[in-house]
Amino acid sequence: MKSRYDFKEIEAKWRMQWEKNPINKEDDKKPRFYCLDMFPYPSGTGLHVGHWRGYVLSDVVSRHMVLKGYQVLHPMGWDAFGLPAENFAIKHNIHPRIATADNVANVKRQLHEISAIYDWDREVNTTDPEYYKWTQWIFVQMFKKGLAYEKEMPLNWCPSCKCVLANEEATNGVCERCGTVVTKKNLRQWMLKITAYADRLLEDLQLLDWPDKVKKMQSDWIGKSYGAEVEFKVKDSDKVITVYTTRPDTLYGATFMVLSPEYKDLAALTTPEYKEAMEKYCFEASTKSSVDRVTNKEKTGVFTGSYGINPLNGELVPIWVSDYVLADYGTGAIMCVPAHDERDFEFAKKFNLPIRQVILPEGTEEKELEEAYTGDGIIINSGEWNGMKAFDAKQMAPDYLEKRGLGKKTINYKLRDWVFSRQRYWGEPIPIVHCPHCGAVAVPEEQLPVMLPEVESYKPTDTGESPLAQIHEWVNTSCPQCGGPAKRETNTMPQWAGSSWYFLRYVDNHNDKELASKEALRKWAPVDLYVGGIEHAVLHLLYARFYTKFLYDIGVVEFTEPFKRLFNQGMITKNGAKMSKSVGNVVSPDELVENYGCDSLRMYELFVGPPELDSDWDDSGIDGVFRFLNKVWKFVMNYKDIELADTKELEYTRNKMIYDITNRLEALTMNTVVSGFMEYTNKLTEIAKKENGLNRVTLEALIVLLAPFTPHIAEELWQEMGHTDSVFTAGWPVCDESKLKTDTIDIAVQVNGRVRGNITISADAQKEEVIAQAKELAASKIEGQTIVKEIYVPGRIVNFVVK
RNA sequence: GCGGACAUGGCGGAACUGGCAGACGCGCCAGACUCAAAAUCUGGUUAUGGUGACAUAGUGUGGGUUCGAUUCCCACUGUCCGCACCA
Repeated sequence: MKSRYDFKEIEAKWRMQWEKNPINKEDDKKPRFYCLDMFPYPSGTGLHVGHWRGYVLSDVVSRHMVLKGYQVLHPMGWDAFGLPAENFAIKHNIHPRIATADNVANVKRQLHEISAIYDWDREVNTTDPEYYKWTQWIFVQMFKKGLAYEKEMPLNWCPSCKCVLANEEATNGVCERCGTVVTKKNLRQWMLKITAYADRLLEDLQLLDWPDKVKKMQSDWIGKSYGAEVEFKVKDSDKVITVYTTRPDTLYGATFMVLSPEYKDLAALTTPEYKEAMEKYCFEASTKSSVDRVTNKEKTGVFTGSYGINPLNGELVPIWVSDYVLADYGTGAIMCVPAHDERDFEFAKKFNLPIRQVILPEGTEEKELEEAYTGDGIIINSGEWNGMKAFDAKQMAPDYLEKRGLGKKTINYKLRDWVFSRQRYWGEPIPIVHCPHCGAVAVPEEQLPVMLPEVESYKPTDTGESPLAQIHEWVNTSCPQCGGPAKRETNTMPQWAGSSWYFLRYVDNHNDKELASKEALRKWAPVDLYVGGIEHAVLHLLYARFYTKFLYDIGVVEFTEPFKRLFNQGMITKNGAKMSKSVGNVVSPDELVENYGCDSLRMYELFVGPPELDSDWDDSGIDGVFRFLNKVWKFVMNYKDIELADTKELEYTRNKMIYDITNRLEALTMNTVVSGFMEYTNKLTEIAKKENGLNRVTLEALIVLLAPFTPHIAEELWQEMGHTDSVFTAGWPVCDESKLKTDTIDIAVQVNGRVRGNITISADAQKEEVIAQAKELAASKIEGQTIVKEIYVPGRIVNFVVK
C-alpha cells in the first residue's frame, strides 16, 4: 500500500497510459457530444492561470460526458494570424511563421500540463495554407453571391496599427487592440454584407442557450428600429430631403431639420450667403475624430439658408447642418422635434429655434418646457391627430403617411457592413485579381490557396497600402478571365476570418476536397457547448454566426447556428488587474503544477469562485485543495479493504453525494461541486470513523465522481481498488432517489418567525403530532401569551404567531 | 446620459421554487506530536453581553409586502460591465 500521495509519479504514469490508450475513442454506437474551447492565439507570453480556467471547465464537461457513455469531440487549435507575431517580426526581422511556430510549440507544451482529452490529430492552425485555402474559398463564395464587395468610404483608421478597423473593433472610437483613438480615412476596402443577415442574426438569438447578457449585446449591436421615412420638399428647389424617424407621431412638432456635414446635396442646398461658413464647418467636422465628435457635448451647427416644407401642415422649417447627425445611419438627415427629443431640444435652445409641444402628459396643462418630454401622452397641436394617444399615433403614422404618398414605413439597423480588408502582412491574402478589363475577378477555386508570399519588409505603411504591394513579381499576374495583365489584391483578411469557421474544420481537418465532409459535419456539428471569454460577444461570436448562416444558404452545412450552448467564463485577475506581461502580474501555471500537481491546480481553478464571474487569483487557496486530495488519498487507503454493510446513513449520504455533485456539475456551478466534494468527504470520514469501516460501493462512487475533475488521482485510486481498466470505463454513478427519503426529518420551530429550536420527527408524522411536539419545545417561549396562528410547512418549519 | 448585473464574517464564497444565514475553503487562535520548526491531527473562529447554557443585533442604506425576506417590491448609495448623439 502506498501511504503517500505522490502526485508527480501518479500524473506522469497516467499521462503515459492515456497516450497509449486514450479514454475517449470514437465509437458510432455511442451518442456524440461536441465540446469546444475558443482556440487561443499562441502568444509569446504563454498561458497563465486564467487560460486554464476555461480549458479545465470544458475538459471536466468532456470527461463527464465520456463517463456518461458519449463519444466526445474536444479539439484544440491555433488562431495564429494577427498583429503580435507581425510586430515581433518587424522588431526582430524574424518571419512571423517562425515566431508563431515557436509560440505554438511552447503553448502546446503548457496545454499538455492540463491533461485535457484533446485529440491532437484534429489540431487546426489558421496560418496553415491547407487551412486558409478554405478561408479563401469561403470568401470566393461570398464574392460570387455579391456579399463581398469593394467600396471607397471614410473608415476607422488606427494610426498605431496602421490599419483599418471594423466597427466592432472600434467601439467608443478607440482601437480594440491597442486603445489608440481611431481617426477616419477615406480608402477603398473590401466589405462583407453582414447587414443582409441582420434580421436572421437577430431573430435566431432566441434559439440559443446563451447568457442573456451576450444575446442582449448582440441584439443591441444589430440595433433594429421601426419607424418611417418622411419626405420634405425644399422651398424654391426641386430637391427633396428624406428623413428617417422612429417618432412619426411627433411630425407636427418638427420645427427645423438637420443634415449631416457629409450630406450629398449639401452644396446645392446652401445659399451663397452661408456658403463660406458651411465649407469651414464641414471641413472641421471631417478632420475631427469620432471621439471628438462625441465628447464635444456642446452642439454646433450652421444654417444652410434653405427651408424645408413640413408635409403635414405645409410649414416652412429651416434646414441646418450639424455633426450630431450621422452620415451613415438612416438617410443622413433628420427632422427635429425639440419638444420631444433631448438632442433637438439642446440644439433649438442654442440657436434659438422654435419649440412646439405636440404631446401632453396625461392630466397636465400645456406650459413652456424646461426640458424635452420623451414620454407618452395625448397628441395636441397636430390637426386631425389631436386627442390620440401618442403610442397609438406612433403605430398609425407610418401607414397614414404611406397612404398619402408622404413617406413610408421603414426599418433601420445600427449594424454596418463588415470592413474586411487589412493593410498588414500576416493574414490570409484576399483571393482576388484586379483586371483593367474585367474588374475584380475571383481566383479560380482550383488555384487556391493564394499563398502568402515572402516579403523583405513586414512594415505597414502610412498610406493604407499593404506590405504585399511591394512584391511586384507576386502582385503582377494575369487575369483568370481574359488572360491579360492584371494585379493581385494586396490587402489581407482580418484576424476574425479564420476563426469564423474553424469549429467546422475540426470535424474533418485533413479533408483536401472540401471544407469538411457532409458526413463528418452531420456527425459532430454544431457545437454542443462552447466555452470562452465574454470579450468576443459582438466580434467573433457575431461573425461566426454570420458565416454559419451563409454556409447554410449555399448548402455546405445543414444548421443555421454554430454554438447551441455558450458559457462565458470570468476573467482571472491578479491584484484586481487583468494579467499582462507589461503590468508584470502574470501567474504562470507551470510552477503551481510543479509544486502541487495538475489535479490540485485543476480543482483549484474551479474552486476560486463562480466560473462565470471574475475572480482574483490567490495562490494560498490551492493549499486547501491539495490538503483535500491528500485526505482523499488517505481515506481510500484506510478503508478500501474494510467492507461494511450499508447503513441507512451511509446509503443516504452516498446517494445524496451523487445527486448533488451531478446536478451541480451539469449546472456548471463548479465551485460548489468542489465544496460538495469536501463536504461529503468530511461526512463519509465521520461515518467511517463511527462505524469503523466503509464499503467499496461508496469509495468507488467517490472516485468516479472525482474522475472528471482530478483524473490522475482517480485512475490511481481506481487501480488501488483492484481494477485493471480505466476509471473512465466505469460509467457515471447513478443516484437511487428512493434512498434520499429518510425516516426522520428535522423541523425548525419558530416563535414569531424567530428560530427557537429543532425537533426530530418521523417523516410521515401527521400535522397534529408535529405541532404538539413543537409546542412542547417552544413552551417556555410561548408561556403567558396566546397563540394567534400556527403555520406548518411540511418537512420544513413550524411557526407560532403569539401575542 | 441610457441599459444591465452585483453588494453576505478578516478573505474567497454557500444558501434549490420566500422557511434554521455564514456550508466549504483560506487566514487566524488554542491544544496534541516535536529538543525545536515544518508537515500532520484535534478544537475554536459574525458582532455585542455573560464563566455558562443563553440573550440581543446582523446579508450596502432607508422603507414596504409577509406568520416569516440574503431571496419579492420601491427609493437611495456604491462597484463592475455594455452602448455612446443610431433621430
